Amino acid sequence: MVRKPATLKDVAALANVSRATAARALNSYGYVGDETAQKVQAAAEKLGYRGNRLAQALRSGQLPIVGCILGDIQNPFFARIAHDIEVLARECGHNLVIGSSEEELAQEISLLASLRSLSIRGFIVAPTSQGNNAHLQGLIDENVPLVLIDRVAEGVDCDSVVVDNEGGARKAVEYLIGMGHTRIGLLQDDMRIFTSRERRSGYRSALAAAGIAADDRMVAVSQSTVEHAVDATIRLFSQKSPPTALFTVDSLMTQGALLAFRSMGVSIPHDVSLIGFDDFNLATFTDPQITVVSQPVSEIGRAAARVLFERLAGKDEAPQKIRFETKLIVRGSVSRRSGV
Amino acid sequence: MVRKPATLKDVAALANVSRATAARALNSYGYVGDETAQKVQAAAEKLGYRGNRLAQALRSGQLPIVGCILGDIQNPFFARIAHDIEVLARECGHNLVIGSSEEELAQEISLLASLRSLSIRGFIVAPTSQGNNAHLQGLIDENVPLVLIDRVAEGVDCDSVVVDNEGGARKAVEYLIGMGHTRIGLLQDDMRIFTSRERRSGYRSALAAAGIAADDRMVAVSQSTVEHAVDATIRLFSQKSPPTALFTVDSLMTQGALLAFRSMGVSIPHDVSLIGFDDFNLATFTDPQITVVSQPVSEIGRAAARVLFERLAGKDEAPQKIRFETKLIVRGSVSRRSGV
DNA sequence: AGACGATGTGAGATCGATCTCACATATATT
DNA sequence: AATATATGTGAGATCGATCTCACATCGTCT
Repeated sequence: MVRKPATLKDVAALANVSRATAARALNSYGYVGDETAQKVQAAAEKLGYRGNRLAQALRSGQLPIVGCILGDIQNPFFARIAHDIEVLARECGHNLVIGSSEEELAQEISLLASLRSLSIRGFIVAPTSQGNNAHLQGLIDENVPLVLIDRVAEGVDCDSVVVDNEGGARKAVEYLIGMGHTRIGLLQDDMRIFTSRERRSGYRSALAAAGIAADDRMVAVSQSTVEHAVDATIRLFSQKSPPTALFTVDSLMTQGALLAFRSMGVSIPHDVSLIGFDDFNLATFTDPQITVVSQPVSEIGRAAARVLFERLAGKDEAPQKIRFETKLIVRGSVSRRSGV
Repeated sequence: MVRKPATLKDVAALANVSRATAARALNSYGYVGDETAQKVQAAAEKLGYRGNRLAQALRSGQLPIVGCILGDIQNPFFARIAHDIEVLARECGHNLVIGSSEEELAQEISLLASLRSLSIRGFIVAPTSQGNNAHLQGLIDENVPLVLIDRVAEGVDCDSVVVDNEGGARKAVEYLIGMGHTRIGLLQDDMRIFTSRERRSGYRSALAAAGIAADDRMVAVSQSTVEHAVDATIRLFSQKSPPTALFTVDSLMTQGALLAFRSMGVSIPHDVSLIGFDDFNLATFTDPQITVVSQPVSEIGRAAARVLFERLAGKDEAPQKIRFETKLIVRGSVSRRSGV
């Protein structure tokens, strides 16, 4: 047997009142007689009336859903953020739609278009691309709240939550330099990605400050997956004079580097020192434990959601640009290098 | 400047036709003159008309969204599943709403109610509870497609995708027994959870088949988080005659056990053998690598989504009960025990 | 007594897209 | 020439909830 969900009309009919009166009773606005209100409540109860959020949304123009477009939910960094956003959204009576851009601009654009046609109230996006942000600008033009996370997009003036990528990377590389390293490798992500660029810039400025010449042979570019990072690391360390230390720009790549070193029989920190951006669960499982620059992952999603809901509540001030600090966590994967 | 999205009415006005004709031209049904169709297309293009899926959904009664209620997106097992579902949903022109029950029945119920009032087309749920499934039965009564994953719910007759938990657990414990272990510990999750019960049952039947008496002191119950698992493991191994081998029922608990052993100075596999249910990325990062019973994680989400979309396409056959096999992956965390 | 405000209710419009139906024309068939 | 049939188009209903407005019916105050 297929029951249809009860509508307001059904409730009104059962309570012997008009739809208007039923609506007043259920949403408590306007004048309603006590007795009438009771009748309506009882009828609603009896029919299991739940209201149709779709119809409400059509009328009000907005669905109580926020959209979230991330690079990849499987990346623990984004998973954590998604979780935090979901919790906060629920507290605010909203649901969360999740989409994964898989770091493809085209995918990001099409997802956004698809979600916009749902009259979703606001978005949290980790933009794939630096330029080409007409789709994001479009949101702003139509006054749809948008919060960027992890990355900012050029020319798009809106709220954002990021970390100090450049400073974090610099801290990491300065630490390596302080430990006597001069041939410092960089394993970085696709240059389209904001964090990758910023972290590389921190790497370079630390080298420059120490008077170490930049050397392209010390830099490997890979996609942000464990598998690609393994290959890139092997390539980087198969040169005749390989780096003595490696800085990796995210946790998946750090893990890839670890696997690569193991397969090459390279011992950490004896043969090579390693330091990664973004802490990860199992950084303390390895022997030695991995030294990392950690970012406050648990803050990012919450901050973004908080800002978004402030906007939804009508806050109309200049965009907030939140930027969290990073922290160097020294463990055991970096060794002092004396002379060459 | 705040632009409003263009409506069909706007397009019709610009093209100098009625709304009905505009709709026909854009959705290509019924008779439309060639010239008229062109005009409408051009007008739609010019206004950037995108259609309002909310209005369409109100009329058709269904929003092109599928809902997904999982235990926790942060668990890599669920993250993987969510990702696979999202990809398949997108291919089918649907979006994905994600909710986390946090293993609380009340949360699961309220989330489901909230999503149902959105007229969402179908659901994929990992049910928290065994009994008390009126909320799930309610979906079936109203003919809303439902696919259960990872767990089944008593008395709810619908599609499901699970793995052979009992068989997998038995394989693991039989392997330990074959390696000469008799004092085999079990680190398990909350008994409310289906997989936890099934895996314990496999553990017990393997012991029974080998004539080993069940011993409650060999069993520790914990929540499925790394932190709780650490504590539970420490308790379990602080007894005067602790187990010589441990079977953990999920990957987070395996990781917790690893950390606990490290902090207790217990060496694997020399002092204690370890085998976990569910493979995880970093099982091969440790030394030794961890022996596990793996489940085909990449199949589960895809299978569930495929079944769901078949239902949405109108398939009306008996519920499919898909059950994947597990595989014992022998690595280095179990050692042979000769005598006691 | 007449007027005014407070209280309670229902009819109907609205949100945007779609679909049925009726009404046109044009072409084909007997 | 008369009737079918094909082809185009628009008016209006519909989905469900909400809101405005008009219309009641009270009581209260001058």
